[in-house]
Amino acid sequence: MFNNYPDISQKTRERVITIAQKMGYVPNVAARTLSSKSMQVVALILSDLLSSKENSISMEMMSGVYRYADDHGMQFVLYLTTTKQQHEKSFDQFCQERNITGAIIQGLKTTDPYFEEIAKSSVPVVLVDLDRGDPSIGTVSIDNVQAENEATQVLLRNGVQDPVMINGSINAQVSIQREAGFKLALSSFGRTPKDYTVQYANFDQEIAVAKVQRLLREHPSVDGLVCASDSMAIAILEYLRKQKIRVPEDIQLIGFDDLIIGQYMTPTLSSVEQHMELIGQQSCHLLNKMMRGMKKSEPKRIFVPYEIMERDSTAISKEN
Amino acid sequence: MFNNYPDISQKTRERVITIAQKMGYVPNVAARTLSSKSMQVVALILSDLLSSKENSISMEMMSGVYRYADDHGMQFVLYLTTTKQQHEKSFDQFCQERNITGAIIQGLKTTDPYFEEIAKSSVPVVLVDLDRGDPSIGTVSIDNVQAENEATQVLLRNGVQDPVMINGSINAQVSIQREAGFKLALSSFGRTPKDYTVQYANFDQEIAVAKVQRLLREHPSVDGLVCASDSMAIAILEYLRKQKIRVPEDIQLIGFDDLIIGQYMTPTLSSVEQHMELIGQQSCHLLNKMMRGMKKSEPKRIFVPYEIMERDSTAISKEN
DNA sequence: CTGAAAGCGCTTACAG
DNA sequence: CTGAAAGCGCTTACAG
Repeated sequence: MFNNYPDISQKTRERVITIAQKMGYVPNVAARTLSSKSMQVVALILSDLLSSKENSISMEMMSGVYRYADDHGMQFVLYLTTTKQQHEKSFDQFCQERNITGAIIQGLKTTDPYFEEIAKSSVPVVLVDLDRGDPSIGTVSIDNVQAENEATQVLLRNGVQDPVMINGSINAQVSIQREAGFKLALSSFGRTPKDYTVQYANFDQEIAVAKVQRLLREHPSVDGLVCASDSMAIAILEYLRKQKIRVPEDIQLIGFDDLIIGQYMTPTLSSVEQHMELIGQQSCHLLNKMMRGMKKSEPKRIFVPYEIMERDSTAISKEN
Repeated sequence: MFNNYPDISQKTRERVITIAQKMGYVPNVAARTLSSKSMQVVALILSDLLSSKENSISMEMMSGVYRYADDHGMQFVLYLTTTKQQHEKSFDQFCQERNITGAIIQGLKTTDPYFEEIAKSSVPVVLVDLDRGDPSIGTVSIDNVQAENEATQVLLRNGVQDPVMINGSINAQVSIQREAGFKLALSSFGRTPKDYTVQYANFDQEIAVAKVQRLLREHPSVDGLVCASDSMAIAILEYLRKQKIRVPEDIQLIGFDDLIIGQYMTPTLSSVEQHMELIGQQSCHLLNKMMRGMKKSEPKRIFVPYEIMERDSTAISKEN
């Protein structure tokens, strides 16, 4: 009745609608999704959000998804999940009980149950920051390889001789990608990695500082640090300052994510900016297309632009 | 059937349950909420979130609500709303179409349509950071008056002679409360506010800096700033550094919110810490009690603890 | 162009 | 203790 049937007299329609409005009628969502099998419900699923500290990142992404969904008449719902909950209930069950017809998932790990389950599911899925290499799954992220490559090149162009990467976890896909980019940059400058050239700190501030402490003691030649996250870079910057090690004169430093904090540090922190809101928006756009049935040939792998932010922590050239 | 009826034989129950599990049965939420009028759906409604920059604050609060709801078998849903959307659909309509049986609302302004509508609604509401003074509405926040009172006293005890408050907006309730606390502190130290003693900067960094710039030019005696938000305080701290005005030697500075950034500034920023996750948790706890029918006598106004964080920006005593 | 019926997947009395 | 019916508020064919 309300759902735009073409064969209704204008008068009747208008009369009903005005009266309905006057009485404050609103259709009930539960009833509607129950009866109508055509309703599209898009879920943004944040995995293990609660344990993470980088809240603002997810929030920006959420804004992007929400805005797009709202503008395109898609019903949008947010869910939080954890690895534990994923073990209790399968992805399909999760979607089934909530009438989810499409999902954007962020924060998923390759070891999470959903990682395998989404491949077999009939629910279209867009993964953020994680590439399953599956043509049926959408993937949205920046090009982490290229981004870290460029970030590293900033240091190398500035004359850094012995750069070290403070990476996240060897199990995290973004870490693997960023490490690949880092090594690509080294090789394009004809450098060979040493045995200490990549350090894993699991995105943890304390571990990162400890690694750097030891690194500088054992290898005083190190004069550049490429960090896989701003969070680690910030802690390291603090540590270096306390140690009276000058940045960028003694050591150049670049992070990843471009948290606002970086711009308030002394010196200001160079970084790689990800536009999370755009990532959210693009994810929803891709999902929308997938739900409407994309052509097989259309790419489901989307790279969102990033930006290298050069600031004071890399503002020096060692050679002239 | 599944809903714990007492009069079912153990065997039958177990048999059915195991088979159901084996087949991966999950009850559909839409159908359940439709048929069962007893289901409790708690909504966390964030108003005008998208326009705000302080994302991480809401995210922490969300964690608190989510955890509590999850632990207490309440179904939790997140919604975002804006002033504009509130004009299009009333609070009751919003709740009705989503079967919302209880709501926690954050970010609401006194001028928003919902502000009046919640009073007449039959849906129990908990307001975060906003006191409607209505005994039927729950309210959860820190004691802003007392918190700013204490924050101001930090400066006064340190010997600040001419403190100025950089406040938010005269329309924001928290601003009014914090201003009251600020003035309380002055009076308890026998000080009388001057005409320039309170400046409104609408929580905007640029306005805040402009106000401070003019203030210091016209009133060089000012030696202390009490900021209603860390966001403004951080911008001011940056400005002062560029002007070579020493903090805390020339001017002492304290913020509000205790954003992580403050701890990375030079000097580190004193502030008032709000435990947003606890606020979220307490909100959900209060709402839960309200939905189960509280006694009239029980207080619906909850003050959550806060903490004064004294750091380098107030680390000096001018008199001995 | 309009009205009345069937059905979405559950829960809740109600009769056996 | 168990089964069958009614109803939650909608949408969707289907007959008029």
